Amino acid sequence: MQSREDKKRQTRKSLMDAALTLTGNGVNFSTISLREVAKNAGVVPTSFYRHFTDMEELGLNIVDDLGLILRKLMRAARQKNDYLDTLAQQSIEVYADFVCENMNYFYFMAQVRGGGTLVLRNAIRNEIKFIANELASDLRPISTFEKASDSDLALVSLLIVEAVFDTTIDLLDQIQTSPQQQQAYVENTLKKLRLIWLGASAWHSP
Amino acid sequence: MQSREDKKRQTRKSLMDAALTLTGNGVNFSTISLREVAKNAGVVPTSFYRHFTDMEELGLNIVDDLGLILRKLMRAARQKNDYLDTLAQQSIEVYADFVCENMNYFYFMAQVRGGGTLVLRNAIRNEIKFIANELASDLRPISTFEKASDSDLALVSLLIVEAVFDTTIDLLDQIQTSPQQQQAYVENTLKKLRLIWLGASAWHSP
DNA sequence: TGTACATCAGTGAACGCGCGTTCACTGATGTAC
DNA sequence: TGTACATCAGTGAACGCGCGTTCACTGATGTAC
Repeated sequence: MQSREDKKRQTRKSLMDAALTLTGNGVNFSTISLREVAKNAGVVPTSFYRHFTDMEELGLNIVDDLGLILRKLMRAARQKNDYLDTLAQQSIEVYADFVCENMNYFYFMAQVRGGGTLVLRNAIRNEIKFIANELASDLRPISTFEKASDSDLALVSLLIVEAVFDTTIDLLDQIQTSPQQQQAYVENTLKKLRLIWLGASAWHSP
Repeated sequence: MQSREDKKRQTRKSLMDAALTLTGNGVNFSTISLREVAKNAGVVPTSFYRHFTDMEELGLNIVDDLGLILRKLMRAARQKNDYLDTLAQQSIEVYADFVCENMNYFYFMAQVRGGGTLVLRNAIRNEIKFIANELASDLRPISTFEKASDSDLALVSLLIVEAVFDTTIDLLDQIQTSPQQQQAYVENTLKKLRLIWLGASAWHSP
């Protein structure tokens, strides 16, 4: 027997999943109605208010959830590797696989990054910065960056995270058309990252 | 006296301007109703159909218009400069000024890049590629890139255009909060571009 | 353990509103003679 | 140049529909004794 609390948590998850399924089906998050979410979650519209005040609050919870998962995933991927190039390749492959298995989340993120409310946009910006900071920490011990200042390393990390995150919509649209395009995305993005840290290692030399 | 054709063109422009004004006011393009656009343009809802079949077609026309203006602007900015660093600085300053003076257009672009219909997303992707190709042509004669292959130069150009375009939403939100942040964006982005071409120039050397 | 009461997640009817689209129309502009 | 007709951008009424939100409610779960 489930406790009342368990059941509530389950309904809450159903509501968030319903919203994500709809965004994954090509519906823009900002056009999704509270009633549609409730219907897809199998509850009556008024139940929605027992969990969220409005769709923005539901969206914020999605950003938080994915942010947490993503940070854990990427840190774990990096800690298995010592060399920069294999670290980067592994990281992008892990990321691309995760995107393909969780497309709904990333369609949501792509939509909200530029098109959510200001509150939602800021929430995503914070996640990007958070992830970039953690990347900077992990890059710090690597010899390529031993001469880099903290602010330069922060810039490199931000550029890397943005280069990956802000083009994820391209990966999503490509794999919808032809799933084998995933590898092309990985290779192309890896080249971009190589360019960036080559630049970083040349940063303070003639 | 205006011809019938002139009047029609004027109404068409009013409809597009109305949609842009609404996106600039923080309303997501995909939630904007045909009726709201017509109302703001000063015509009756049914008049909309004399110009566009639906909101997506109106959106495509906005992408086309801005794309054309932007390409001209950026090419012109680059052709005044011979040295890479001043070229980059001038280009970003010109771009940032243009963004600030045409915020509605860029809120629209930021929204639609990740959150429009597939047709609209593809239209924007094409504009990004188009602009990157033109940048590659202009960078080709510069000594830094004389040893670069065409595909490497294309990658560098794409990375540069994406690094600027996909973070424009950050510039927009920053200047809404405090307008003097424009210069900070220019400096930060310029550093990113320096990193990228430093990487490019080191690309085929040890 | 059993009983009496409190809590609160989910229900279902009701409301007023703006939506996209249809249709027959008006009347100024354009064209043919 | 003047007249008679065609074109077509914009009008305004009407439609059925899904929306967010309110309200009083139900009945299973939780708690106090």
